[in-house]
Amino acid sequence: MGITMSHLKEMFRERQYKLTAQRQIVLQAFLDHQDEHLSAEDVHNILRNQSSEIGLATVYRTLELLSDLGVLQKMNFGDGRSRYEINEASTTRHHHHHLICLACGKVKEFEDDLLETLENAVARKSNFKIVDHQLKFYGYCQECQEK
Amino acid sequence: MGITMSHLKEMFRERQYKLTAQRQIVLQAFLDHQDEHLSAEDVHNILRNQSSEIGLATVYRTLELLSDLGVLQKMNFGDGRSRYEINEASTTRHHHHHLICLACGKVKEFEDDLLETLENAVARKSNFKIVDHQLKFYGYCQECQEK
DNA sequence: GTTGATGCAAAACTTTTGCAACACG
DNA sequence: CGTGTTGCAAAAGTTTTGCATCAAC
Repeated sequence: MGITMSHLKEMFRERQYKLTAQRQIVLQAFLDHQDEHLSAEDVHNILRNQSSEIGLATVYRTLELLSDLGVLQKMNFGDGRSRYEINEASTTRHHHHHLICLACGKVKEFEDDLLETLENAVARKSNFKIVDHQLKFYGYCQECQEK
Repeated sequence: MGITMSHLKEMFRERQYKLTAQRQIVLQAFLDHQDEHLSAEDVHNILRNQSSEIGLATVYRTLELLSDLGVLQKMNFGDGRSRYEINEASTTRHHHHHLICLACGKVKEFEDDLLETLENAVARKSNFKIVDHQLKFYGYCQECQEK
């Protein structure tokens, strides 16, 4: 069970942010493109293509807002721009991680819940209060291995 | 046992790269600043401050070269620039990971060798040939917790 | 009505690139 | 000496910002 538009409305009311059309369609773009790691420009293009006009600066501002709220998670796959995806950690404890192909750059998802115990161990030893983690594997995807 | 300047010279000879003064002082900067996550500009400043003149473009080109060789590892902590550190994985199997404070942005290192088994499991299930991994924990450092 | 949000264009940054001069092997 | 490397300045790309206009509450 991920986040929904109603969740967003509630969060915004609580914090007295204005619920604008732009903010809703940005979240909707992520709901329509689950597990796709969209960049700011991706979101801008998606919205323009469905005739939902929005300024690129507003996209950036909204992505930052949604990240601060924990709705989105900002990530970096080394392609020179930030990418975002819905932060499942905000509603469930269901984590997934990323396999990044060093040859073609493709990013594949990987399900995992095995890091809980490690996280607890790290928290105890380091005196950090840990709230999230992010794990990336680098390697070569099957297709690139065959070449 | 990490990489040394002799290692670098040998690697360069093998691959017929030229061993320029600039390439040596860039590596030296990392040897002099272990576990510091330097950005291109950091390296540029460090070298300028010790009167080792070098162009910023050359720093970028050298960082890319050393990353391709596996000597450095490129990373991103969300501050809008790439950061690099000596890639211990190239000489030993001794990994370390990062604890990033969401309040003050400070990055702390964390020792770990526990991910080997997970890496193997992931490799088997995903058909990826995994060569490296990177793990980040997000949370609040002790100082920021006390505020 | 107020106040925060948007859109545009300009600005700020980081990173890349073209090209003449240079220096390693 | 030849070819790869450097330095500079310009270009490219992403992200941020100032400000007038607009719209949510």
